[in-house]
Amino acid sequence: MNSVSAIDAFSALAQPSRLEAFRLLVRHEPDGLPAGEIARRLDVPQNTMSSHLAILARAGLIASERHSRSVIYRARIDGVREMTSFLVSDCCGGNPELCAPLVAEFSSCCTPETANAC
Amino acid sequence: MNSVSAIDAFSALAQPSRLEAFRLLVRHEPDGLPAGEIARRLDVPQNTMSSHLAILARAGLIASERHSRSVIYRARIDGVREMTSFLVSDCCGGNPELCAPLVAEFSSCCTPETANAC
DNA sequence: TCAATATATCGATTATCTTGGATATATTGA
DNA sequence: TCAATATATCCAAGATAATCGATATATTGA
Repeated sequence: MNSVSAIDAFSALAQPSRLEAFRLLVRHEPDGLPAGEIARRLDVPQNTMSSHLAILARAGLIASERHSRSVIYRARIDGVREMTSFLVSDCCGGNPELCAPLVAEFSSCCTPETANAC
Repeated sequence: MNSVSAIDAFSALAQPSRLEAFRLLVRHEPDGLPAGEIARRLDVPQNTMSSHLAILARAGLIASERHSRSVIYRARIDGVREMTSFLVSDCCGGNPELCAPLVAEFSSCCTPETANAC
């Protein structure tokens, strides 16, 4: 991750339809959803959503795989990790205690044992 | 955090000068830097940087405090946490194991014990 | 090969963002 | 109060992005 790809990722998420599409795909991990289904659920024209999905994919935030006539999109959680990590990287290196809130958030919310607490 | 404020945060970081300003402030936690110093270090005109800082502040990613003639800006790491948390929230609820990579990243990089490993 | 289905690309219009000169406001010391 | 310093706001030009109708491409079953 570098400045250019970070800009791509933040730009990709800085648009309502794309942000919601990404969050929809996050909720549908690990199965993903076909492009048309995403467009339908978010009530966005098919071609508009197709452009948006292409932007998310170029930014490394979603991945696509053709399944017969459909193209299935999936969220790339790793993309979020890379993006966030880039954002706070030197904070961690120099003053690790400052990132504690981030660790706390993901530790308490995302580990299987404590998931129902969030 | 909701869709609107998430869009504000992502938009704020989706611009080179603002992204670098934020990362500069992250590296200068917890002291912060005066507005003029940020502009100078990133080689951006003072008024342009002032607009950018205002956008980051409105997005909740930085905070300002006047110190005599200077305005000191500081990164709000919590802002990053809120933003990232919003992005993957329902993934955590439904399938917590999918967020494991995020937890792993921050746990291994940002805790005091393992900080030098990153 | 043809029709049906699913998705992607093209292109033009409209809207939004970025930039920085000029200028305003805020604070301090003399 | 005045000059110096630090930051913010205004505004207009240029650049960039969003939207969606029309159309192209890809895949399947008949």
